[in-house]
Amino acid sequence: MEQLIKYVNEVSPITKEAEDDFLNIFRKGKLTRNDYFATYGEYSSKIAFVCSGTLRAFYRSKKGQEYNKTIFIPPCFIAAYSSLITRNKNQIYIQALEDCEVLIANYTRASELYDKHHCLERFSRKLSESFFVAKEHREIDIVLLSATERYAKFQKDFPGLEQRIPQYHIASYLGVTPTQLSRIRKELSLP
Amino acid sequence: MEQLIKYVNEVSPITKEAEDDFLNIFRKGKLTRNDYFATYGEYSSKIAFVCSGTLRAFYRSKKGQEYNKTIFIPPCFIAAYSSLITRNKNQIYIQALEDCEVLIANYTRASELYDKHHCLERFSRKLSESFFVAKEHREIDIVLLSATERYAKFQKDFPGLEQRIPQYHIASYLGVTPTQLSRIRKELSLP
DNA sequence: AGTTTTTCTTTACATATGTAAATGACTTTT
DNA sequence: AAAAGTCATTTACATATGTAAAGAAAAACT
Repeated sequence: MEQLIKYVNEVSPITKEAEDDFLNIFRKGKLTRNDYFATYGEYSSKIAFVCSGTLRAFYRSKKGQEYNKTIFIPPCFIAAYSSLITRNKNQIYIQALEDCEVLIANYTRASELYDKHHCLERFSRKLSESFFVAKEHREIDIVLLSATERYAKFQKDFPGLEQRIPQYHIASYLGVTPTQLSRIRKELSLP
Repeated sequence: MEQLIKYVNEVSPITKEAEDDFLNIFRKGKLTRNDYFATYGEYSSKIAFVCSGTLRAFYRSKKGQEYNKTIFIPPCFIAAYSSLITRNKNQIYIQALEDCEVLIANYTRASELYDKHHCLERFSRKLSESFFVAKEHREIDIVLLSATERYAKFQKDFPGLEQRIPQYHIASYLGVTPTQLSRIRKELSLP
């Protein structure tokens, strides 16, 4: 719980009263590797704070092909955010890549606290803004960098993770096939 | 100005007092076709509400290649948002594709109003969330749709615009070369 | 109207990446 | 230890898309 409070206050400071109310809606939970936190087609209602472990968010095409759009490492929040905001059915999957310790809360209960504590609304705004910035960075990377450069950036952004998850998940995150990632790796190891 | 107030209230209702303070920081402005609202390397400080006209936001690679990441049509806000949020140098360009009527405000002055009017902070949160959702949709489209499908979606999302801006801007928005867009158009016109 | 500039299309070629299938290396399970 | 399963690499081939350049068409300008 301290990890959560620390994270929140680093995004945007909140009062002690807000801390108490906010912490109170979270419950400890665990996710085992391959467990889903969110799946396609459901109406999402919860958010979670990741204390340990790794997860991925991905889409699946009609033909069943998966595309890893985000990799989550702690400390961070996870949620089927678009679905929570729009109240539409969820389009994405969120799945644990390793066992995770999380703190889970109901999204509606969290957002109800915004009325009571302006500082929490501000925190939420800043968090949302940071999500936007992260997405924009990722967008720039996908468009402006080659697959090889994205691979290098993945290694930098997620140190050590490469050895803990299958390579096809990394390939999918980079937007290439495992075959292509294998070619890239070969290329890098040669000279 | 009514257009702006209508837009804001549709995102998240604000009080009359907030309306007055908010409107007060905006000034009418014009952009002529090809004018830049934001350019790479500067520290951004302003936001604008677009009343009429069209704009594009784009990146430029080291080799000078451009990639249109967003097309703006009214009513909407434009800003080098990531730069405003992070206070880092701006990475993107925003340029008018057609003459535009805009309402311009200083970002800092706008955000200072959040302290005074909680409803404006909420509006800002919801706006930020909607940007996030839009970005996610775009991301899904880029990854899951073919260039041909994205072209169809462009025509649907921006009716009539195709006839008013050069095709290479559309190609860039779709993530393909003008050559490839030309091939796609030919393909579509054949059967 | 004629000239210049801009834009779109087409061609030929190069290249990156995908697909599918086979192989080999590791793990895990029994 | 053997068997089964998972994963990474490799091969051969197909394909989409990029690059560069030329030509055609359209628009803008004088």
